Amino acid sequence: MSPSARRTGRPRSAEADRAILGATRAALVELGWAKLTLGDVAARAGVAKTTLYRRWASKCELVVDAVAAVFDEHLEAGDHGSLHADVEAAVIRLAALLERPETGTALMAVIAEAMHDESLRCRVRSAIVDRQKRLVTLGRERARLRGELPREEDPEAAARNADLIFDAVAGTVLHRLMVSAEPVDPRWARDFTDLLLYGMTGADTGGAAAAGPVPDGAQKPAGSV
Amino acid sequence: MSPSARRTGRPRSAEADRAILGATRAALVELGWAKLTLGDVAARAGVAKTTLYRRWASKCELVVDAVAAVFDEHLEAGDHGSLHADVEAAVIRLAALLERPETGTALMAVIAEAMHDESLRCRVRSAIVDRQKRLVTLGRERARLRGELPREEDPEAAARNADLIFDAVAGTVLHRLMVSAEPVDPRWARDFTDLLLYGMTGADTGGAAAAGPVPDGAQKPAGSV
DNA sequence: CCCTTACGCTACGAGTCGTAGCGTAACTCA
DNA sequence: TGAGTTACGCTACGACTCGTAGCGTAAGGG
Repeated sequence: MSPSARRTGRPRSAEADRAILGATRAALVELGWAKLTLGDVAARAGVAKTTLYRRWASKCELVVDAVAAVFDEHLEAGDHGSLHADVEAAVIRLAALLERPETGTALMAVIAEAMHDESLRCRVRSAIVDRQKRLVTLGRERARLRGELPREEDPEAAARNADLIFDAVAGTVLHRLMVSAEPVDPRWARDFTDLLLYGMTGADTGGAAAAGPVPDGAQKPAGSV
Repeated sequence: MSPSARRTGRPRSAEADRAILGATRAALVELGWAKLTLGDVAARAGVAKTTLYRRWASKCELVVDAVAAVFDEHLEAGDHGSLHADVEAAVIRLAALLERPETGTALMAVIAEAMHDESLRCRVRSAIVDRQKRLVTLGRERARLRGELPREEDPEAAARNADLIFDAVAGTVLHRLMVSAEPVDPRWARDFTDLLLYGMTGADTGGAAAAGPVPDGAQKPAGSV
């Protein structure tokens, strides 16, 4: 499996990879998950169906990689100066990502499938979930430096908290878009951010809560990973 | 379409309906969504495949009805004495429902499919989503009577808020179970409830936050901290 | 130049889909 | 009781997708 193990022989065409993943996205947009067939993807990509099967064992794995590529292109955690602004921006960006016809729908279907397939679950985790969790941890560290969040004593509790926040943000946005089938407009993003920061009891106080408790933050210049 | 329009002729067998929905659940448990075929369901139910197609146009609609039946059996909003206890109980009950092998996975797949099918989306909405939203509204009304939540002046804003809470609760639990693929244990349920009620800024302080802006929260022992 | 691996192409059995046709069963109304 | 209507079980069918095998060819390395 190491790269050195494949020194000899004809190398795999990197261009074919790009063509296949691109064709997968296009097919997802046009046909959706259910009607997407590997034969169709192969035809769009201009490669033989057998080539596709040599690289991906199943439709699920192919789609995971295609979706993960989209996530990689559009996910980042910029510093917006305050925890509130960071969360709000993350909500809006995640929503924009999931509103694309090739991502949200396919992701749901793949995750549903992954419940019956351990290896697929690992692939989803490493390709998509873990990378997003890193962004949550990053944002929380920034907020801690700004003094918006208390220090975390117990590292295990900190990890639990980060996971919880991640599930809350990603899950709520996903549910809003997929299940409730309603858009994430700026007002909703603000309301949800308020809920997340100040809770049900505090969020009802309206816009007053948005006047955040941070006088001057933004020490960190958006360090990319 | 009115029930009186079907006065004449042989009536549809209600027992067949029950057998089919039951067989669908069983097939979902054994095979999962992807490998579930209508032919298999018909065989399990002891009915002809054609009978199945006469009642449900597609696999999706059948599964929606089967899942909705499970939800109807297990969803209720009992009064637990406080907003905190109500939310926590709802989280745990919803999690128990989604952890069943025949519900969560299938629901995800159907919702993914519904993005491309307007009529299916309506069916999901009326059969599952709207009924759950009613429970949220109910719980919030009770909390308002207890004085745990302020009065809602604007009814439109109140509806927005209820929708937001619903997306937050259902979405986060769904994401925890399906995407993160980790269990909803009592501790997580309590942590999440704290987050929902008091926000990120308050929840992080640990148990101290519970003695916050609410008469007295955190009745539930369950704490291993 | 030989070896190794990837690619394109064709063809195939297996399985599912959704429908049509037929005879029969159940229920209503005159 | 008999006619009309609708549902059911059964069989069979064409169309489609799946995933694989076999073959000859292309592209790199020792």
